Amino acid sequence: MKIVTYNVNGIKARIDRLVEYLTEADADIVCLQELKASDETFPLPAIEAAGYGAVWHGQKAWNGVAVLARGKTPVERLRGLPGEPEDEQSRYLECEVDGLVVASLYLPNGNPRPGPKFDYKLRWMERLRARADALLAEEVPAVLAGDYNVIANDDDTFSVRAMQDDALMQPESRAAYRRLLASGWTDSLRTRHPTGGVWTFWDYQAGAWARDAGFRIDHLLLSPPAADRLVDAGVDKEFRGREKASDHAPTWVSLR
DNA sequence: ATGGCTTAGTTCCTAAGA
Repeated sequence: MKIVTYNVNGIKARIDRLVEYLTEADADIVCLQELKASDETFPLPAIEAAGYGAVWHGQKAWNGVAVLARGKTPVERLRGLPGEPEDEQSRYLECEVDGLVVASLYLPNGNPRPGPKFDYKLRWMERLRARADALLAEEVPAVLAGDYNVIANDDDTFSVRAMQDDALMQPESRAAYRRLLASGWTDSLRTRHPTGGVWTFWDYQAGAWARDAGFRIDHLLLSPPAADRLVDAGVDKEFRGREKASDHAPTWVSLR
């Protein structure tokens, strides 16, 4: 089965591209981020017409995550990360599909740094770690899929120098990501491409796509029972080059 | 990135993204 994470950067602006992807990509489960749409304006009819059911957690203008499944509606498990009740940003949605736990997450960007946005990012990562620990304790096959906004290694970016002051690759951001891996989660794309140089994001600005100046921030982390079933992982890079593309490319893992 | 796109919304500017 093919599981995808795709930051669409506005689902209303991207709906034609998303339907095209659903039609062509042969995906079983698709986790979406940055819907930039309220619950009421989520384009369910177009997604259903493409053969997918959906659960979504929207928000006006910003954020927003969804889980899509081919031929069925995912069963919701958790909406929002526990630990900060006053947090109203829609960034986490956990579902079950055919015995597999799948979470779509949109980790805070954290810029500018230092500042409250970076502090929020680190707190959010700590909350994610607590939830990830709870999933490990369940000993279920689980996939934490999303836009992590973390460049985990120097070879995960076209230029360390260009990004070194960015919140995406600060030592604190990397350490929090590394703690997830150390607790037992497998970075599926990294496992299949251990020497880096694989990008999932290319900025709209400064000709980044044309000169292949990207970085890897969209990750699919696997619990041990899911990692046992890992077959392959990759990026559907071609979709980044299409008209009206998101600045992220769909990133996937296939499991037995 | 000396910020040169793109999206959304209290829309003809501002905020946010990464």
